[in-house]
Parts: sequence; C-alpha cells; structure tokens
Amino acid sequence: MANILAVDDEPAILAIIQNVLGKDGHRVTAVQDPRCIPAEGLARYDLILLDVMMPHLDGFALCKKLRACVDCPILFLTAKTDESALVQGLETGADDYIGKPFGAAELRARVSAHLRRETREHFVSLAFAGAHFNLSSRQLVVGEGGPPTNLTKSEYAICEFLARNQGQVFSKEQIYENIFGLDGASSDTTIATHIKNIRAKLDAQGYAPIKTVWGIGYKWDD
Amino acid sequence: MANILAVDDEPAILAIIQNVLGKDGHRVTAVQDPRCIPAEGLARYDLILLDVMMPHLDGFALCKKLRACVDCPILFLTAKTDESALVQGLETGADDYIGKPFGAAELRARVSAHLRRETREHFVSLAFAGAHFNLSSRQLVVGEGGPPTNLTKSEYAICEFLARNQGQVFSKEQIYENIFGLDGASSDTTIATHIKNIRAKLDAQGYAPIKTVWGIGYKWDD
DNA sequence: ACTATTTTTAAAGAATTGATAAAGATTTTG
DNA sequence: CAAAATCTTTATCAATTCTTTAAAAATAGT
Repeated sequence: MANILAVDDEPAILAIIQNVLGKDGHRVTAVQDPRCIPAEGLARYDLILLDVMMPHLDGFALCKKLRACVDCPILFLTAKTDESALVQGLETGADDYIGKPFGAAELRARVSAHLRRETREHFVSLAFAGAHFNLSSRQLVVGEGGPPTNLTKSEYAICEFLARNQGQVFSKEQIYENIFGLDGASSDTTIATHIKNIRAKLDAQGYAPIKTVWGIGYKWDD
Repeated sequence: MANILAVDDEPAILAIIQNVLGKDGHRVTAVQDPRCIPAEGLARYDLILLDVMMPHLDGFALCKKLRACVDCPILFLTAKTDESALVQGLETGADDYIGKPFGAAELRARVSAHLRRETREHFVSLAFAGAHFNLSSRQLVVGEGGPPTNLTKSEYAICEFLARNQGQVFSKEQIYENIFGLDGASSDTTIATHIKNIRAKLDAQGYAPIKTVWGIGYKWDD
C-alpha cells in the first residue's frame, strides 16, 4: 500500500488510474491542474504519475521541478510515444515512461515494480551503527540480537520516518504530516511528547539517535 | 560508469549493447549462454540486461534466480512484446521491460535512468571551495566530510543568504530585511552580533568566508 | 588626532524545547 | 457489551537556548 500522486488534465485518465491502482490498495491523490500540486507534504508520496502534455504547464518542466525536492519514483504516462520524447522524459529525472494507450495490467505491474524497488533498497540500508529496523515486523532492535524496543505504533512510525531520512532535519509539522497525513491538524506538543517518550525508551538502552536542531526540528543521527 | 552484465543468445544483439553502452563509458560483460553466468562475483554488477527467450534456460526463471542473490536493477530486453509477458517479467523481480526492436537511444536512456536512481542524490547542496551547505538539513559543513558547524537558526539563515549571493555586498539593514522581513525594525548591532558569533564559530574551524566591506556591509567570499 | 564605523562585551528579553500530568481516543480484555 | 488497559493528544510551566539591545572598546579612513 502506497501513497500515489497522479497528475493529468483528463479526468477520465485520472479515474482509470484511481480505479486500477486503488484495487491494489494504494491511496491515489488525483490532481487535474498541475499548478495545484501541494508544495508542502510532497515527501509523503511514494510514487508520482505525470502526464506530459497538459495545459498551463509542461510535464517535463514539472518533473524537473519535482525531482529537485522529491526522491520517489516519477513515472510519465503519456500519449507522446516517440523515442525522442521518451529520452527527454527520462533525462528530466523520471524513472519510467509509459505510452498511452496503456494497459491496466502494465500500469499496475510497472508501479508495483518501482515500489518494490524502493523497499528493496531501503531494506538493506535501514541498519545503523547502534540499532537496526526489522521493517517487516515493524520493530526497532537496539544493539546486536537484543530484544526489540517496545515502541507504540506512532512512536515506531516516527523512528522509521526519521531513520529513513537519516541526517535530514524535519520540523514537528513535517513529521506529523509525513506520518499522519495533511489533514491531521495537530499541536506541536503532540510530536514533542512522542519524541520525549521515544527518547526515554531508547535512552534506557543506552541509545540516543534523535538529535534536536534548535528552532528547526529533529533528525536521526547514528 | 558502471559494470553491466548482458545475457542474450544472439551475438548481434550483444554486440549492439556493448557498442551502445560502451559509448557511455560502461563496462559491458556479454554472456551468450545463460548457463555460463558467473555464480561468483555477481555482486560486482551494477545492472543486468536479460533476454527472455533463450535456448537451455527461460529468461523469467533466470531472473528469479538472480533476484534471489542480487539487488541491482534487472532489465528485460526482449522480442516478446505482449502485455502479459511484460507483466510476468516484472513480477519475476525485474525492474524494466524493453521490447525489441529497441532504439539505441531508448536503451541508453533507460539504463541511465536505472543507474541514476541507484545513486540518486538525497541532499541538495550549495558548495564552495572551503565548505558546503546541505540545504535539506540546513547545515554548513566546513572542509571535507567533517562535522556540521553548530549554527543557530538566524546564523544559518544569514550564512545561506550571503552564500547564495556570493561576492555581493549587503548592508546590515538589507541582510535583516531579507531574512526576517521588512516589518522587523532592528538595530544594526543585531546583525553585527550575529556576524560576530558566526565568525567565531567558523574561525574555530579555520574558515573565514565573511568579509567586511567598510562603510557598506558584508559579503561572502570563498 | 578626529570622526565614523565596526567589533566586542554583557545582560535583559523573547522564543523554543522538555517534563509533568491529565483528559480524550482507541484497543484489548473479561 | 462494558470495563480496563493502552495509546494519543492537549495544557501548563520550568529550563534551556537564542535574539536583541545598549554601551564600551577597537579599528579604519581622512
């Protein structure tokens, strides 16, 4: 299950995408006007689908802009099927280029392949000097072969999010948005309290990976 | 530049691959008989290209076997262009499926896209001779791979502003306005004090990029 | 030597974080 | 289905850190 952003000026195409990928359990956010892409909270998407030919904004230019601030797979989904367009698309930083008319099965398979790859890479990389995440059982193990830390769902989610973006600083709002979605309006103290509780549990095991960056937020540093 | 393994029973195709990708500086190892794939040293390949229909061994089965012990991108390159074959190919663990006859440009673009993704830059940075800014984590690192300088929010903001406009001189008022907005009425000493504190921290690391332009203001010069 | 400007010092004021505790949700258990 | 346990969110306040200010000392230019 993944968060997917789909941008296309044709509502019919958006509906198909939403239908096809929804069946696989993904949450699809459909945007018809590329100018309305949420600037904040882009980080919470696991994959982005883009049309090339849209009014108001060129898909290639949009891809370049998105790529500058986003790390997830970007896939073009377009009627422009000539090879030079494909090359141009991939060179703007996209990861795949699917020609219309596309089959539902191909769309599903390609989206799955890209998502699978993300987890494949992350699985290997989510081990640190002082601890490692067991991503399938959603547990954090401090040290070597010890018992898993007894974190709650939210606490684990915060840890995994910060750890996946090791070194990067996030504000409390950003953390909340990335974990609970944009809708949830929360006070700063929510995340602050979670962080405090996480630190209490990890400190008890002699592990302190969450650093405060004063005035900005928190980061995972191990 | 990458190590690429290409498996295809047709020598002509292998030659084309070797020629096309060789021009991009990649080292292509060509294997005509899938049974001869080196069991050892598979990990040294950054990307694998597979044919589907080969004598002696099915490409899909081969992909599954490879995927079990290898983490790099696997791309099918095949004449079987129907959708169900594509879906089957991606489901065996491959990352892409390119139909023959393929254009040289498409092959290059797709291979580059997959390699690029492996090493995708997670942090946007602003680099100078003696230091670089990690813009995503809002940190200034002096020298090569050293620890980030411990700057406060305002101090970092001033540094980034001056650095972004390298060489340009700004008065204290201009600096204050650009960072805190027009509304903030501040005395000159506010910025002067910040500059002093920044210099103290950077001087301690043997780095002095902020120059005073007497009677005018300050500039970043590195 | 004089003046204007910058740098330093030191301390008051403002903002942010961390800790404590308790109310509101949710899930588990009997 | 209700009670109990657990988790999430909120409010409040102390502790910490940062920002701003005022005034003295140092420095550059004329």
